Amino acid sequence: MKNLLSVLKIAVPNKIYLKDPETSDLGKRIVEHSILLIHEIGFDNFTFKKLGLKIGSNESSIYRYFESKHKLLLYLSSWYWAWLEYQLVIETFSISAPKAKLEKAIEVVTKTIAIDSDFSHINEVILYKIIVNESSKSFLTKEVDIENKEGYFEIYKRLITRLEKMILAIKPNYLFALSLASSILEGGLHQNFLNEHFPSITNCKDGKTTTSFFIHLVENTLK
Amino acid sequence: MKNLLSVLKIAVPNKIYLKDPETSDLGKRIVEHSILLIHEIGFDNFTFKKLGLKIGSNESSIYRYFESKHKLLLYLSSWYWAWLEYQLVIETFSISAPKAKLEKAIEVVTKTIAIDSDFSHINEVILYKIIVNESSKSFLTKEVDIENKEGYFEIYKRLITRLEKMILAIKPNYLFALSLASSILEGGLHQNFLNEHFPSITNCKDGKTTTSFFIHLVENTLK
DNA sequence: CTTAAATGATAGTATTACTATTATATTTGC
DNA sequence: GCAAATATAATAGTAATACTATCATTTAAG
Repeated sequence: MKNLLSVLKIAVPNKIYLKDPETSDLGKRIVEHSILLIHEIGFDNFTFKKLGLKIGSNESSIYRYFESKHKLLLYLSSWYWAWLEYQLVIETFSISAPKAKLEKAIEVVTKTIAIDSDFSHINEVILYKIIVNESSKSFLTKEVDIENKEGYFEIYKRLITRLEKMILAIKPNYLFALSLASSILEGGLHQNFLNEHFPSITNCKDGKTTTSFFIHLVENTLK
Repeated sequence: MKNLLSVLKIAVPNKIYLKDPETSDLGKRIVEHSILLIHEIGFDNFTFKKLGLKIGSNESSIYRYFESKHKLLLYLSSWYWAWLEYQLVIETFSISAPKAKLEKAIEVVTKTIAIDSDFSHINEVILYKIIVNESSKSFLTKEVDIENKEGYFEIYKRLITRLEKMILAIKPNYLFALSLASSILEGGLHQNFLNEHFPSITNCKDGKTTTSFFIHLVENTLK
């Protein structure tokens, strides 16, 4: 199933980049190693200069692909959401029972990614860690409203409306399907963040998974 | 009730600041106007130089109170959580029925702050907006684990364990009381963020409040 | 094999996030 | 009321950041 991606390409809104990094070797190396470097030193300490050094390329060349490191983070986030959307669709496609479908969906979006599907230069395990630790910074800015209008968050929002539909399939008159969907997605990341940095304020550890927390939560809410 | 604060002082972990801003006029002006300026231009664009200009003081003087703008954000966040904890305690203190108690607690921690209690130089309405839009940046850093060990997040964590206790008072065998508590707190902020910037992926708008979403969610989960 | 496109190298700029030093107010303790 | 201590202000300086601009070189495409 997953190797479908060998013929498919993860599509990121093209306004995010100046030049599509998928179209060249350098572009791919930029994306590949930016993930590793951001994971290593954190997004705040990450610079194009350091990345250039790491990939044996030039700062100015990287700027030809992304106009800023913020845009690069938007790219990585969008790529992840697109990848997750793809996982969500193939994993739930054949399930027709609404409850089982939503359950699978929750599993897909809340589980910690631990296996690199390895179909590309992108390491999804490390990327997932960046999403947990850094992705909020892509929208916690003064420019968020402008960038939202420009369509930079389309995939993320579409993912949430997909979840919404699955929720409404179970309980059509539920008034908070969107809020529940967005809570599952962001909340899932947050619980995994807590597990990593603030284990004293989460139960999602020691065998009790974030997924089981949300499945229980959602099941009861939609009863 | 609220004017109790005229004799009480909001206590922030003292490692956060170099010199307690509550002990001087300049310190108070720093805190007061940092809130206004961060709200105005965003935390990323905020600098001590700009703040100095705004309060007619000098950059170097501000550095005597806070060693970095990051520490200032930690201070503001801690102050807010301490303030919220106080609200939580006084508002729920006299309620003995567990369900009503938790319901009130959810209301306190998820409602959008719209009235400045006006007992100090701190504008809680604006501060709340900063918490919604910027506070995650206080822990989304590479230094989070060190700073956590230093105790910078104590109040936040205590708030969550307070909620946890109220949850367990209703359902003692519930396995995810901490996760539910942290989800209420962060989720509440997030829904209010969405309401402001991504209204298409939340239902917490048009009269339907974040509070009612979470009360419904929690009530069903603990049934 | 020419030309265009991609990449690299170098330099430069304004700003940031500070530190250090010295000068000037202001407060307080006697 | 005054000296000493403390707080604040002013100025300068630094390394790094987040870029932009220009020009040279390499590579790829027709």
